Amino acid sequence: MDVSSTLLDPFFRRLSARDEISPEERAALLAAAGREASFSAGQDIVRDRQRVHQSTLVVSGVASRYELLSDGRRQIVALHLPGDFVDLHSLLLKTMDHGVGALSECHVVTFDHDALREMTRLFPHLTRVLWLMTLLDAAIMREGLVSIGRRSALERVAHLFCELSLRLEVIGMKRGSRMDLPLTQVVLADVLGLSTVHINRMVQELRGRNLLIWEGTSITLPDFDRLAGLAQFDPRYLHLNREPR
Amino acid sequence: MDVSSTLLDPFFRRLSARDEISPEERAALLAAAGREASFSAGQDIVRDRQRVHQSTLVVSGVASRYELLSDGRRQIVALHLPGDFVDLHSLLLKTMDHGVGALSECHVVTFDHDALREMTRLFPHLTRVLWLMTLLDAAIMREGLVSIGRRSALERVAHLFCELSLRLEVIGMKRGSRMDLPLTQVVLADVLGLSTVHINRMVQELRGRNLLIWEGTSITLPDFDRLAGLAQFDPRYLHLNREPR
DNA sequence: CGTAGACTTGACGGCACTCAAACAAGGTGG
DNA sequence: CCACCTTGTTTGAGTGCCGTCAAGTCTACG
Repeated sequence: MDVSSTLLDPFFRRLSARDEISPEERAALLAAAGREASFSAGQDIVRDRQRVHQSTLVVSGVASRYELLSDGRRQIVALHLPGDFVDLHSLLLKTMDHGVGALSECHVVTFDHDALREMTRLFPHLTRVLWLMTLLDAAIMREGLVSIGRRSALERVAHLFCELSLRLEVIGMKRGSRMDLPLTQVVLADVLGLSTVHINRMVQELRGRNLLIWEGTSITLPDFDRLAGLAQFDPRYLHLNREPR
Repeated sequence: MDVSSTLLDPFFRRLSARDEISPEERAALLAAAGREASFSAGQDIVRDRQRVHQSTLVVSGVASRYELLSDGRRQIVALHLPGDFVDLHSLLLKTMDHGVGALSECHVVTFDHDALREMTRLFPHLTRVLWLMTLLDAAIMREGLVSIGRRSALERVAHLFCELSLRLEVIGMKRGSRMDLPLTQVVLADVLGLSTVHINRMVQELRGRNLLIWEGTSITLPDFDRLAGLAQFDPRYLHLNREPR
């Protein structure tokens, strides 16, 4: 109930990149913030089939939303960076139809659904902005669908790195052409619908073309424009323009 | 402004399957309804990059949302049946990041964004229900992502037919195990990220196993349970339960 | 120092793609 | 009424992208 304002900084940056947020609205969001919590890498933040009564905002770390098929196949349907709600949709869907896991140590803040629902009564514009956040998630998924459906493996990998680069930039977590992300090739494979082995080959291909430097958690894109060209990356779907919503 | 109530019937059925809609809310929706319009098969209903000032609800026919890559590859990211908004998200995204086309003759009703935005001021619960509709779109896309990413071609085709069957049932357009849909194998291919040739082979495989009868627009699923088993179809993601949202 | 997790490499195989052609059905115009 | 065209479906042959299997390397960590 008295979450430090700086915790929500990445979140406010995400919002402010799309619309103006009034001081009253900021205050309302801060007031609605509930408990802080931490999850270590590999832990589940929300489980599939779970009935949820609060939504979780990532403060630091990276989380993934995923689905499992009965024979072990896994598809990651979203990657979530600081400032992202991992399950804002559960406010209305009530029951999870997929799981959410921490890919790295994750610090989060939760928002009780009661408080959020009350906000939809008192702050119509803020409601629309929260709605917008779920629409951005959907837009990103849409582009992921296009990638997996119609882009080659190499294009998919390139496209994903372009997207992550812009998303990190919005929340002020890009340093020049460098970014810090706790990704593994297994995770990439499950995001992009490929095998680990093939992800490895594509990563090497990008390295060979001097389009990617990736050592541990440090990722550098030396020539974003060429990478974007290769991927047919068009950032319109991120809707990075501030206007009344 | 005086749209016949029956036009919105499939829409109200979709809503009522998830929550109770009060008479006042129904009236508000009817009052917000704008012009009727028709599109013939193949026509664009909304164009990519377009700035939109109203949202379009399908009354009859089937529409698709799609993205094109520069070299002609197409990915359909959603199929829309009667009662679906094809671009409710444009209320907040403002600009289209993909196109919407009519797959068959489509009759639609439009809702001005001004009217919808006003509704978000006056009817918080109705706002949440509309929000929910966009979340259902996202849930369906999520499952599409899992299909394309991790399911085999045969499983994908089976899964899609299972989904369409349930969605048609909700709006009262299923007759026993039979349904009427203006789909072609080219469309299926672009929905499922496959080639037409391979779609054809999978359709024949399903026919051979007596799981699918498909002649023109008439589609019958003689053994839904076996088809669902093959596809690992789990309808939870459609959130077909009526509860307060 | 041993083990676990992540990355890398090679050989092989198969699912799905491309190319190409034929067939069916419905619509159109001469 | 019948050529003719268009759209959709079907089939076959050949290919290739990507998956599977298997092993080996490297680093971090207990």
